[in-house]
Amino acid sequence: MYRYTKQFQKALVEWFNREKRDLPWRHTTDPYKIWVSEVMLQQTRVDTVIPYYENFLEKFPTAQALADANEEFLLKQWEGLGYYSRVRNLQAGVREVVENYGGVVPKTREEISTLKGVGPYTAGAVLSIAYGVPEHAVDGNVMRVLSRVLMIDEDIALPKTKKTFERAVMELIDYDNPSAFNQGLMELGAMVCTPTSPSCLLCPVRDYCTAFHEGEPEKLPVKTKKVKTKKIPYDVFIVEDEQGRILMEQRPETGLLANMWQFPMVEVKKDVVTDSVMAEMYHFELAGKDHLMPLKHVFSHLVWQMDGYILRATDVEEPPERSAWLTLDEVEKLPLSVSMQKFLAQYRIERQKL
DNA sequence: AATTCGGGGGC
DNA sequence: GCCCCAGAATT
Repeated sequence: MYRYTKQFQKALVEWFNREKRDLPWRHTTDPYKIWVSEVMLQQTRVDTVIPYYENFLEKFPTAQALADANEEFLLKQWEGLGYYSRVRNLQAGVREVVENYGGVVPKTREEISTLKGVGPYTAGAVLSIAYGVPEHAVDGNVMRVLSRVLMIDEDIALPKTKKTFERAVMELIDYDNPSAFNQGLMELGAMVCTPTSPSCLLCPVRDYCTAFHEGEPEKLPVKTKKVKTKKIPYDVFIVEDEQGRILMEQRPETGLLANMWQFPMVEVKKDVVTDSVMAEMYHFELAGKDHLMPLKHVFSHLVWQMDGYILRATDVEEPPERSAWLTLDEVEKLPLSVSMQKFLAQYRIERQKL
């Protein structure tokens, strides 16, 4: 049984109020803005999020503005941030709030959890930070901190383990300041109670940390699973027609990089001549070919091994669905994955040389 | 319960 | 290289 609940709360909250970083979303309690920040921060570091957050709220300052946004422009604002379904779900959730809740983000876990893209963590984070509702918000930081403070050695890779930590937070949470308590746990995990070499000597709750006294904090939390990544070879084609337009295609509406645009790419398999496949699939005659640098792109669960080419096309006919011949200026307005931005950058350099 | 979703930074 | 990051949706 944990005997230090009250001391822990006080030490954590006071430390947070004293030492917290000055972050953009800490200047507001607007539930819409907190919501945006929490979605961006899913699996994404604070330093990465900051410029995206500033830009996003500039473009979509209110829930109504986001609800009214068109998807291509919306995706463009998320370009480079990754996990693109987050922003589609965010817009869907915001639209629900505008249409069904009079524009007011719901204040109970039950209701807010029905919104698209709002899972157990985001629900608790928005409720506690925007509204001061005492609800758990368990992320990776919280599991690491509490696994050490309470010496919990369950495998955090298992879904059921998160429930253990959610129960723990509900027993520990400071009802007088749920916002500072939840944020304090996360801030502590980010700044002090780090995955490797935690700074225990600087920790405000060291006196109340079971692992510090009785164990080895750096050995917690226990996490088993590791991901296996498949490698897929692709040829990527920047195809120019005689007017200098470029062939682009939009990815499928579900799955990896859904609805993002790309230079057409063909999986490399035995006995497949990829540039012939291109000419046939996109209806043009092949009139020239140059090599670009190969590029490797690592996703969470797979690796694209890409070879880039510039093709010259003649006798161009109507392209298939979800593809188009576009000028360079038009291409720049499309949402592109990072690997495609890298190819675009290469292409510009090659083009300068000619 | 396991897999699918991006991309970057720290070590 | 590997690990992790203010996770959620889908299967």
